[in-house]
Amino acid sequence: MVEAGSNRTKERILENAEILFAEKGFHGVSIREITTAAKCNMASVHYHFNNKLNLYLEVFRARWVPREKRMYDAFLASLEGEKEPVPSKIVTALARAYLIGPLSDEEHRRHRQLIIREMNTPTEAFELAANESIRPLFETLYNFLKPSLYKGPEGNLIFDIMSIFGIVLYLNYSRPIISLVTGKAYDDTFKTLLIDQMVRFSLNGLNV
Amino acid sequence: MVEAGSNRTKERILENAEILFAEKGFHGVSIREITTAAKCNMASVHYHFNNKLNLYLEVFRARWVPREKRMYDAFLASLEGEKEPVPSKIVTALARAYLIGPLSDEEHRRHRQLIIREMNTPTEAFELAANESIRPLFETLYNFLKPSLYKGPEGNLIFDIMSIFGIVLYLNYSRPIISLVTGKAYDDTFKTLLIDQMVRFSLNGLNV
DNA sequence: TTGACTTTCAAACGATCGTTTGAAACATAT
DNA sequence: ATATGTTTCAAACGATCGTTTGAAAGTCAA
Repeated sequence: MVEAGSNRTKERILENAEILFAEKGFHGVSIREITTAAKCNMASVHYHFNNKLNLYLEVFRARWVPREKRMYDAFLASLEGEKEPVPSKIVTALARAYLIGPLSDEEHRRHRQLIIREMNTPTEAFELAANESIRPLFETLYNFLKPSLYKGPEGNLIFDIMSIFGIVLYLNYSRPIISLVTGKAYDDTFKTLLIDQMVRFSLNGLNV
Repeated sequence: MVEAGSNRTKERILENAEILFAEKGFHGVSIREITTAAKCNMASVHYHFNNKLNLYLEVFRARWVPREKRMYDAFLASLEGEKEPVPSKIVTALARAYLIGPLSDEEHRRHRQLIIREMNTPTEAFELAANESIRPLFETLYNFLKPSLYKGPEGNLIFDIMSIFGIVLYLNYSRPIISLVTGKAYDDTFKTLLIDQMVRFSLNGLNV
């Protein structure tokens, strides 16, 4: 097996496939478009990934899941190994990791667009992302928040977490709407403000 | 102009186009698929709608916007013409109108899938929906909530409303995730529970 | 019933789709 | 240098895409 040149082509295909799939969706992108962007032959896709669908799934396996893990790790890292951090620290860590986090703006956009497509109309890729990333994050959050919030009615916490997920997801992906109603650009100072607001709202929502 | 038979075909095309566009997206559906479902000839699409893109836009003009208005009206109606309803009544009315509301489950799913695609990667259809529906709803909410919440720091309210939007949207469209993490079906009793939770969380978030 | 107009239809158009083929180019071990 | 296996390539495949065409069917006023 010759790794050097091959892997560079394989990586270029993956990179450009992700960019284009995120922007236009599975059916909105052709293999010709991907291989043109990746500066390689069309047949290379089938040599390295068998077919278009498997290339799409591989984008999630080899790119989406690891990137989600980077954000998850950033979230854990900012909790500095505390066993029972207070809710405000948990929510702040979550907001920072997933609204700013270790990703560039461009990475963030791709990441978000890919998973929102899958949440809207799930395919095999959603099961993959759910099992590898979403469920573990949810369970981590649940276990972190449970000690502080066990007093509430049974089952409330799971909804609270879902609501926080909703806010994070929404604030994160609805940039068009945010620009629409606020008339402001989605820049760094705006994101910082957004995180403050999100934390304030969520902590009030958690009623701590 | 002969209206009778023509309009029935035109309506059948619109109906099936909406179903299929919602489920598979613009590029995921072919005109052949739509006209087969609508039991008419392929050329009828071009006779009534000129081309595929305009059919897609017409789905938003003739179907999405009026349906959104039905929910908006249901929201206003449940406020019973009050000039200054309390926030709990506003949020409850909002949740009921947009999580249960006048729409069937199937209508709700289509409605939500169409707009989420547009929010994720906006086209001309998003501008249409934003100008006709989203912005007016946002402004109505803003004007209703302002009298009760004017005390807070300037600008907070707009973020609070966006957060509530986020929760409603998320709880509404993320049924796959909800089923995933709760293991429960998305039935009527579950929706009622969801509304209670959403109202509780949002009101706490608004800090009233 | 005739005539003008609207609507639907089967058939075909060129373009583009995902995929396959077989040979050329490349890398590595002996 | 040669043999062996890997990777890339141009070219073509059949299938399906959105759109167009021109005629048939349908509708209604005069």
